Amino acid sequence: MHGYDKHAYEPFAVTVDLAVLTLRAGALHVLLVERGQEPYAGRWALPGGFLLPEESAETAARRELAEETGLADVTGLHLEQLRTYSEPGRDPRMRVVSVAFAALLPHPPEPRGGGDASQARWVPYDAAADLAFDHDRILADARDRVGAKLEYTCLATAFCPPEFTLGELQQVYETVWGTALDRPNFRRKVLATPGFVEAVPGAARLTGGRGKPAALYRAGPATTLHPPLLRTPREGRPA
Amino acid sequence: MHGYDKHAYEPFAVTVDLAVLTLRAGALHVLLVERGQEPYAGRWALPGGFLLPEESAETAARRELAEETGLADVTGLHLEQLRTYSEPGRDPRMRVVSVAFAALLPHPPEPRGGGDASQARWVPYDAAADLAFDHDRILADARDRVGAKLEYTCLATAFCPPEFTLGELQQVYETVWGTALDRPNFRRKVLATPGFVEAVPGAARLTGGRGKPAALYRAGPATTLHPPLLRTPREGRPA
DNA sequence: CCAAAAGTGTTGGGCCTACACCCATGT
DNA sequence: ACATGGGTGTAGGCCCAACACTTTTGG
Repeated sequence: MHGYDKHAYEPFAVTVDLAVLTLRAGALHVLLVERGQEPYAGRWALPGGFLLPEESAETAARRELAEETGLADVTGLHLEQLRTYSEPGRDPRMRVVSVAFAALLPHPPEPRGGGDASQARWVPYDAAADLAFDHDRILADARDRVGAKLEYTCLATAFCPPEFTLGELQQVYETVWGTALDRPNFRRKVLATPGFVEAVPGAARLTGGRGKPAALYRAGPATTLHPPLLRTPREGRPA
Repeated sequence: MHGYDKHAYEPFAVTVDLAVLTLRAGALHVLLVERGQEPYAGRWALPGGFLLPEESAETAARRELAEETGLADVTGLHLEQLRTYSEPGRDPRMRVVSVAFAALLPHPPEPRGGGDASQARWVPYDAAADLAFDHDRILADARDRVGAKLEYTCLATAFCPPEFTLGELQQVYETVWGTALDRPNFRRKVLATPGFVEAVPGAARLTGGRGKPAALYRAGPATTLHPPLLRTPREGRPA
């Protein structure tokens, strides 16, 4: 960052890659695109693409998501920088430095292919393997990070629609962590954390078609959880 | 990441910036260099520099640290990627994307200037302001991240020499957090966390010149703390 | 009436804060 | 002897996991 001799540095291509996660039918899903060009043509990959000259990585991430998947202006999209992958050789034909993002969204619209992607699709997390480039690793890092941040931040609400029930919020934890939680205790912990959720007065909704209608909540102003909601699993694994 | 049309992307300069933190005389210090060239000539900045063609960001970070400060092959250097700063305009004369790292080290050797830096120096964290570029922000982000990771990882040992006393480990927490901790309880928490520290049999060392010699410990194999060591401050603020 | 889902109550145990106290060393 | 820092013990309280129980809906 100090010498500006034009020969002192080499230009790199800079890209963004997105691990877009959501919950569908009680299972964690990731948004994948099928590559239309070499290298890795026909293989599945994380959506992403090159930075434009006047874009930050965050801006490029939102643009690429819209272009390649049709998910434009998604309400409630949570974007978070994961880390940057810069190993030489991670792209077989040129030097590419990639800024990876994890993105969470609540209600998943059906994506469509576009841009360089021949098609885009929601894939169950466990079925997403053998991705192009080092995307297997990026995806695994994203899941680890999201799982860890559920413990000590309010991130879980990013998986939920604007108004949600505590049962839905609990399902986020159970699905991402792969553990069952005690409902009464979960409710008390959440409600005891100031600013985590806010009650929507008078509102209620039926969830499973049966049972008592659940009260609705909105995400509160807090961003961190004190104390954290620790991953103390029971044995079972629900849907 | 999908089209390889040579006109579809713009090359960027890619750099690394390092927030190197250590403890000196019970206070958090950061390693700064004085810039020898425009822009920001004469201003203090975080050490850093351009990636070479065959380097990962991690490799470049270690190389730049050695070149600009003389800190080569520092034993126990902990390097951790912070995030990437890519806003257009963060460098006044060209488009630069910078991968920032936080680095922690135990015993701070006296650095020397070198490379593009006219001098390098340890500066108390609170005195490090008005840095070049967006380095104020990077430094603040580094401190936040380190403080948070002390809670739920074994990171604190990265501030300590290979063999350390529990009192020294506690000082790490107290200095970074700016809070006083209860010594008996701190000791029990640390020893109760499997894999956090390992006793060095029979070894002991005097710390303050006076008092009972303290038993020595090594960093253990664990990387995360279960349960976490939460920041529950008492009122005081010690040295 | 039954099943299913939301929500409340309660209890016993464990952890942890706060503090008192003992140990070893230098001056 | 005393100051200084390391290390142990312990009591009270808070937190919380576990589970029983009530409430409200659809079939």
